[in-house]
Amino acid sequence: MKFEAVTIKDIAKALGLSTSTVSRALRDSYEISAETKQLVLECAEKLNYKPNPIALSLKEKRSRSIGVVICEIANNFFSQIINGIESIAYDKGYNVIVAQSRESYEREVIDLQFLASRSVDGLIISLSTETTDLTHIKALHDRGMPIVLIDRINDEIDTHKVIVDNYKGVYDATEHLIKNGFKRIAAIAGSEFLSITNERLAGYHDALKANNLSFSKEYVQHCFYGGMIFSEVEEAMNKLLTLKQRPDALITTSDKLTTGCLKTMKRRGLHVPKDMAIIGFSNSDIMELFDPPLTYIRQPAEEMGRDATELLLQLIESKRPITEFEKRVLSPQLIIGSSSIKH
Amino acid sequence: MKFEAVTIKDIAKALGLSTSTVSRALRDSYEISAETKQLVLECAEKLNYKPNPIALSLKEKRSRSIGVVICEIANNFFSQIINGIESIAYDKGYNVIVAQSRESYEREVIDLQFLASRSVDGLIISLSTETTDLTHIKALHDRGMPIVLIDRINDEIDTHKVIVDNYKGVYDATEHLIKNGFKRIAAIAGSEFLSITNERLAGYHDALKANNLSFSKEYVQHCFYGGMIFSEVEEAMNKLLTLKQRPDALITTSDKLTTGCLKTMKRRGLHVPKDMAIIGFSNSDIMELFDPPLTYIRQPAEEMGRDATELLLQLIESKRPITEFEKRVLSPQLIIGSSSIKH
DNA sequence: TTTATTTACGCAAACGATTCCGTATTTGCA
DNA sequence: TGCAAATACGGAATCGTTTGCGTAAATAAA
Repeated sequence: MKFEAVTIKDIAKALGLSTSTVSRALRDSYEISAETKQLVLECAEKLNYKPNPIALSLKEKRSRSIGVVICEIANNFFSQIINGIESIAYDKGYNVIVAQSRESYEREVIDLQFLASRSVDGLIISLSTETTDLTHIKALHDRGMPIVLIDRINDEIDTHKVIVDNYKGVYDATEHLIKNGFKRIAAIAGSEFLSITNERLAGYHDALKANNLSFSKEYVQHCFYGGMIFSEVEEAMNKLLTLKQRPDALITTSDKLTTGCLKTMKRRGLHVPKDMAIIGFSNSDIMELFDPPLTYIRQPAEEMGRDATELLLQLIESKRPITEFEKRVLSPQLIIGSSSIKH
Repeated sequence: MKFEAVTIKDIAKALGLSTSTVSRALRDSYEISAETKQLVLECAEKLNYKPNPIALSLKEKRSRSIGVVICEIANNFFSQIINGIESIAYDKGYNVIVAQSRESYEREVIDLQFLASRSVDGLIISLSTETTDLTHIKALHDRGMPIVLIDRINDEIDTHKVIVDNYKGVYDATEHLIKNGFKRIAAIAGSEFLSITNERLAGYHDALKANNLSFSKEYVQHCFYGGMIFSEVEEAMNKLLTLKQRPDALITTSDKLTTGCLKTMKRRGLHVPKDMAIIGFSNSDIMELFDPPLTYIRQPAEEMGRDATELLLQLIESKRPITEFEKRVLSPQLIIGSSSIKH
């Protein structure tokens, strides 16, 4: 059911040459006469010859493809990352193979195994929320697989990393709320196992401290699946809303948490920011259409994807093993709406 | 810089067998004795042998990967489609390679060439808005490449297709507006070359007609790049808003057009639905948070992706050439907000 | 006991391309 | 004219795996 591709043999046969001559002619080797080259090139053109990349991969032990493992494709932040990855990969002649872990550790392990066995030349990984054991990634890394970690990283793995300044992002957001007169600021965050969660909460914590506001443990709620499960968000909101000292402002640390919290507010007839101000992470570009327009923290996702890919290709195409690794930290952006301004 | 993988030769050498015996033992051939099989299996396990998929591809002339060409990854509708594609592909042991055309014909041609030369086993394609000449796709199809068209299809290519009932989606939306008392209903649509545009406008047209409303050509604006370029949308809105008989309602036929129009309204201080009611296509799940909550047409994108992948794998794995093709038409959903209800 | 059949394995070709050698012919130089 | 060197090409191995074919040894049938 598959079509027969033209091979180097067909050209050789047509011209009464050997395959080695044809191969060399196509690669413009000095050993081949100008006339023969001309002939071969013309014939290749005529027969519409396309080199078989699989045969090349087998020979060169590289596939010119990179694997991407993220938790979810249908998510603004990650789809923008993939967009960035694809743009660089396209320019450099690499294919992008995407796999999603769906926040499952087990699935992440399988995805990675699958991609590695498919001989991708390198991997860009954003850890699943369930991942605490990293031996599967270490094993690959130790065997020499080029890996770049993006967004959800882990210090146990010594390789290039691309993140945003999560600490600063949330620090600034918290301070923005404080400056606008909010005093009881709560936070709904993702899993405590995630690097980003801790960096973000540290920013929250330090901003409170720097402004002489006390930190209250009950003001911080965790949603293990980061908003993928709506009931988790509702529950977290419930806890905050039923506190004797109800918070007057809220910071949410992911796209899904942000929209989840807003939905909960709306469905309960609560008003933002009157009943509770909100600043959330989001990579949607329609926050200005919200009621009220949202103040949000935006990550340069596309740039992150591009950076990660550039670093990965550096690793892949390096002649000598690389031992010095870079952690690239990009700046998030605080976009001011009215959800964080006192009514 | 790449790690050495264990091959069948290593096993053969370790056990003093030939590679053919090892290969056959691993594939559980009847020609191999039980003891030898046992030995080989154990040795393979011990050495952590993983078959080289590239060598297999070369031999079997199949790569167990499918290519996806869409215009834009960072778009709810398409990322949801990819999500659906990935879920089925994952189950069936296929890799998904994504490429984006960015609405460029030229880029689509290159993407397709690239993927085909990378010997994907099949393709899922959504046409770019610039694509009017289909010879590049026909050429692939004629040479036996399994192809499934999704969303933006074209009748010139005889293969499986997956779409939503665009006609009905817009017909119902238009009728909904009419029933709610709107009489001057405009439409902002994508490129006239796109199948979806014409199907949708036909629904619009017929609904007007069925309800004895006259169709006015100036009430229909086209944005060639479907909202990718914001100025295009603004211009279309401008034309509508400066008509002597300004429309009292608007239908937008894509995600980006919908949000683009809403942004334009908001930035001009116009109120939805007071100044103009709006129903738009969208695959975002946060429309209820809009001001006002949007009435929108949602497409079952994930299901479309899944269906397309199932059909494609059917084509790929079929023994005999398939000549009977299916056009699968899924139902869009009209989700009622308040942007379409008279104030 | 002889012949036929099965069992269990090895050899080598094949997939498509590259590349290390080897070599016949031509060219250059003395 | 004679010999070395350059030129231009072919043969065959290689990448990792599968598979058609051949065959020695063991077993079964005559």
